[in-house]
Amino acid sequence: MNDNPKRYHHGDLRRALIDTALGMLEETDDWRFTLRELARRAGVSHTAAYKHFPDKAGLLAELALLGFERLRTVLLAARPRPPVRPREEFLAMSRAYVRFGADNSNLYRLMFSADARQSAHAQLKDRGAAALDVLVDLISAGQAAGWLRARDIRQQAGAGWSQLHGLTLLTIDGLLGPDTVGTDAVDASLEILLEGLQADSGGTAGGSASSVRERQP
Amino acid sequence: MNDNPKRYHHGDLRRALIDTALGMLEETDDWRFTLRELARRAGVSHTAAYKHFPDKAGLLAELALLGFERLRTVLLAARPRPPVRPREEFLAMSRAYVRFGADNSNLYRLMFSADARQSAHAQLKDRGAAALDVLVDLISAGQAAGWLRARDIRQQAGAGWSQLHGLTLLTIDGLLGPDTVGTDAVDASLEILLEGLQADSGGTAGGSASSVRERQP
DNA sequence: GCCCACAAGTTTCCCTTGTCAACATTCTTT
DNA sequence: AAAGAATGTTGACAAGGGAAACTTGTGGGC
Repeated sequence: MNDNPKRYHHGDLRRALIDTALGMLEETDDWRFTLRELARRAGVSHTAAYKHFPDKAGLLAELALLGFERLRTVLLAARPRPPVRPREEFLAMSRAYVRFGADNSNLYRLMFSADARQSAHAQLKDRGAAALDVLVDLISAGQAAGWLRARDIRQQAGAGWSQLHGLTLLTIDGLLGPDTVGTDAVDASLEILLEGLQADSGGTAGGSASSVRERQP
Repeated sequence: MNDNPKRYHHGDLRRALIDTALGMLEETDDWRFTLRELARRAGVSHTAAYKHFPDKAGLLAELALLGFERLRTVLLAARPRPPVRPREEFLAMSRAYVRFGADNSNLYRLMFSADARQSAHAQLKDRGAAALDVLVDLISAGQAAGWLRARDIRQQAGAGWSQLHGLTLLTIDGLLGPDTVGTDAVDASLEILLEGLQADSGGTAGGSASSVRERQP
């Protein structure tokens, strides 16, 4: 259908633009790529994109939506298939979250940026909530199993999300280096988060044998 | 000295630019203000800023540095003067952190942005660490008093910082609405964080009488 | 089959912005 | 007081986002 290199109509420019943009996203800081360069790479004139998106913010919003979708997918995929211990599931999902952010740093930042929101606030909130639901479900199950403290689920989800969000962004920014914040800051933080969420937070220091990370200087 | 409205030399243009920029920062999404507009407001030609900053990123970096300084000041000021219970100090400081971010959202985001870092990476990291030190001190004291679990302080600080950072950004983005994440998401998250940090995390649900927030549907 | 409206691209044009270079005006220093 | 360094100003430029007007396929009704 589109094997012929020179056709007036591209065929599926919208998709092509989004794909190309996703590719360019990680090449430059902060989605600073230009619409013109994008068009250049897609092999179309620099205003062609306007037939598919109202403006640059519109394109960015589209990417952001896609980002939330992917995040949700990644989180769902991170749950071990034969359900194991909830603790492991929680950790697996959390690590997947942070890794997603680290691997798609600009996309992740874009997802929460004003630029994207400007053009699709409501939808972004919805998709964000959809991604968050994966976490909520996990917490919900954890509570039902008596593993997590019986507290308002949304509050626990909020705390978890905040922790993951912060962890992800600090990781992206390279601010969680061993000098600043100790080794394995991510796992350590997750451990601390868990201890705040769990029902049976054991005695004093470094209780459970299955601690994510046990390191005392 | 600068009462005369029309002087060739401004007197302290550098300061004036920074002040004006700080003012403009919150007027528009994501430090999108323009150098030219800034110059305009400062009553100066559109290239005058280049005598004081290498480029726009340089100016932004300066603002970011200032932001970290202010954050540190705010955090220090938030500690109750006659030291009260460490728990209260911790909460006071945390709330001050989030409030700082919410009240200076664009500045806060700028502080962690690639645009700012581009021009002063090392310094930014240092000032960030300086601000973080306030938190570290508090944790350190809390540990010494046996109030906090004896764990690697940097790890605890990392967890705390991540939580605060995430909380702040989600708050800024308006994603912590009651519908998504329950009421008083900030306080609830802080409570959960504390329970993860504390040494004596009481039995099951909602133990301590001094709980920040006790709400079960 | 023919025609026309519409969708999808293209060319041109305009305005704003960041930044550079050359020139002007003060301030400082000796 | 005169040189020289600061600090400002004017003018020019390229690049980017976006609007308008024009062109070329496409697809449905007759």
